[in-house]
Amino acid sequence: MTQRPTLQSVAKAAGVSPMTVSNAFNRPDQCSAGTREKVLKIARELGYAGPDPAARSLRRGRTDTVGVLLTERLPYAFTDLGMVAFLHGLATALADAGQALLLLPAEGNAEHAHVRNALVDAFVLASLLPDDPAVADVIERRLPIVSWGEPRLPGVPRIGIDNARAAAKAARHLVGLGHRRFAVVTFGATADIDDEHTLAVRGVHRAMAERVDGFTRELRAAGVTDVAVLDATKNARAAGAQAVAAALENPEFTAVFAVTDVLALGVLDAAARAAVAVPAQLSVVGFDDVAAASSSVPPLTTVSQSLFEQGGLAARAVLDQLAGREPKARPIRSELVVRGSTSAVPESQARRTPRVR
Amino acid sequence: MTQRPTLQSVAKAAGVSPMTVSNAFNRPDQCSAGTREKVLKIARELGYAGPDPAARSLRRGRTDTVGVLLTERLPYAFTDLGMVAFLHGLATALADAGQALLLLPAEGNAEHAHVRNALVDAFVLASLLPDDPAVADVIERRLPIVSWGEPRLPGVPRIGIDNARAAAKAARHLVGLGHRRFAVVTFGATADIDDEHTLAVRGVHRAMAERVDGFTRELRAAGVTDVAVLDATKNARAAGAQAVAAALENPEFTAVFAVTDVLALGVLDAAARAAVAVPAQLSVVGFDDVAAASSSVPPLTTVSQSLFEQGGLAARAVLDQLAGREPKARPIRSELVVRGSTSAVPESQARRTPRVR
DNA sequence: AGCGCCGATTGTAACGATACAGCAACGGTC
DNA sequence: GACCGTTGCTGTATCGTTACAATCGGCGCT
Repeated sequence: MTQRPTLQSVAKAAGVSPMTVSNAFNRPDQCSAGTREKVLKIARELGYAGPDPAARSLRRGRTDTVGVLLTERLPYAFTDLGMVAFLHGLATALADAGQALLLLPAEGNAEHAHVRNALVDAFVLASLLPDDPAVADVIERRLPIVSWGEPRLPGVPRIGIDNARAAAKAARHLVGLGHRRFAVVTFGATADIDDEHTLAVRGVHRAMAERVDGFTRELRAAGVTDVAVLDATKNARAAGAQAVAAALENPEFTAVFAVTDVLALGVLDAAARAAVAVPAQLSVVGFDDVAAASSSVPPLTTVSQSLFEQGGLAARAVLDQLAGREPKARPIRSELVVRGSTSAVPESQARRTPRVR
Repeated sequence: MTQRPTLQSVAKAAGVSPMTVSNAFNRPDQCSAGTREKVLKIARELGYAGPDPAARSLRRGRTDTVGVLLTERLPYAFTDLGMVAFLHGLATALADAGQALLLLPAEGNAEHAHVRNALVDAFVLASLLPDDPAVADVIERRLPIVSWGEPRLPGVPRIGIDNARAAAKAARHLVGLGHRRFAVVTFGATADIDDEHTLAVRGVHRAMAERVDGFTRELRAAGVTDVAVLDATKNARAAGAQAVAAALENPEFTAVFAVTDVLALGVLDAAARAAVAVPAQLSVVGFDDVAAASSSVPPLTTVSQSLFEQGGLAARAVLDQLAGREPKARPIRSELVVRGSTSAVPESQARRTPRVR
């Protein structure tokens, strides 16, 4: 078996210096077309695979790669449509800047080494637990960091919306439609630590709590206190359906706010099953505005937080830091997108619950 | 500004050899607890971030990372639920083996360098065009390769189902239910090359053509030739709806086979809009069995090809090659999952189209 | 002819770790 | 007490590039 040829060996075979070979591969303009072609031809003949990226990275001191640390177990990340949208935006913006994206599981099983060995120039933390050991590992690497949602670390730019304020918009919308009796569907609120899935959930828990808070606070400001909180076991469509199924038998509310589109879609499923018409009998509002929200039946009214755009912003914050620029904090808009799952409170219901003055 | 400390400098400060520092970080068992702690303490004091991954990779000759090359423009990859499911399986299996996953756009804009510089030990090609220039770049790297779906390269293990045979199962199912007049919804069949999106599409085109072929061939074997082929502009829910919308005004068929779940969901949307009851008036079959297929209304009957599992198989094929083992080809099952979107042909329709004998 | 300049090319010294072989000290065994 | 296997540590060579400064022709200008 022959040794894998190196840049040196190509140089020798071509009768030029190693630098010329390097130039031929990396800087066509620094090199006459003639020698360049000659070098490339010899390289091909020797079966040279091109400059070794590891050696190049060592020498240049950078990898042109950004690592993104995903919640605990990778599975969860891909199951979550919101996360996928964020990654989509992140990957796109990074690709345009010539950076590749390395997916890192925030382990939970391996020997703790993934973050330590990651060939990256910077990290993006995507909805992690503040006390996840992987976060400590990342900090130890002393590379630029950007955090999305959680955790909030001093000196680390964070991309994320004001969950409470955004949820309040949903409340205003529903109150404006005349609703006075509500249910909120959240998840992970009552979760235990010993469940494996729960660990992944805890990282996003804070955001969910903020949404519930913002929603109920706004209701209270409008004089409404009739809010039932339903806790789903996890952020999944079926779990959302399950959470409201019982309550839909004999609904004590005319509107539901789900802290996640995925949950809201589950609520739609449950309503369909229970023959509760949406929005005629029940209004439903979600949160995130994932792609599936616009094609559900009926299309979901939801709080849009432009996850794709947030991925792009995270990318820019990373690139700013890599370029030595101060990452400038741009506010992230969130807005209510009114579609077909909400309407004015039904007449019969309105009579049963007189307006507050 | 101080220089970033190196392993050497830590060794000097601790009064030990560099190897001892290396051992302290990487091989706790090769090192007495005492010295280990001393070394780590000094490292912390100096602000040492741990062994440099680039240097380590150069020396060890591996990166513990697998690169996955995605269709043309990254955006498409994340929009495609099937692709996400595959990546999910791939990432999970690789993570369990201690490998990270590097996402590489098969560019289309950048200066051609992404693949060349990728810090990886192997590549996975995910539904690429056989003539994508990036494929040539990958081959040039002379690293282990696994291909998913397309392209088919000599000597490269390929993960993928037999699309024609799988689609035939859908045909058999529908014929068995008494259907005799069909529509097939596909995409990209008539696409032009000058559209940017189309380029991405062409890579999966072959698979789609195989599905259409397998479906119609099976029908013909059953003596059925009444098949309308509808071409969607792209693999998206809305496009699927649009493709059948006109035909649903006055349907000439009782069953629709969509080459993709995403398209099939669009067909469901269109049917709902046109007040065509599924499955009472129209049966719909999809392909892929993405997560959304089981929670649609009605739940979609579809050809399941366990994309998640295929990701795992791709990972195993990669790991086999990295370990010097011959990757063993395992057959990938595809099976029809009958859910709620198909039923026997409606009586009125059955009369209109007498059975072939 | 002499001068300065520019683009192409070269030589050498890192970049920061780990593999490998070797060595000293230490107990336990006969 | 000689022998031997472990354990814990050390020295050095090397992984394959690229940065940097220096060099070398050739060519247009004066």
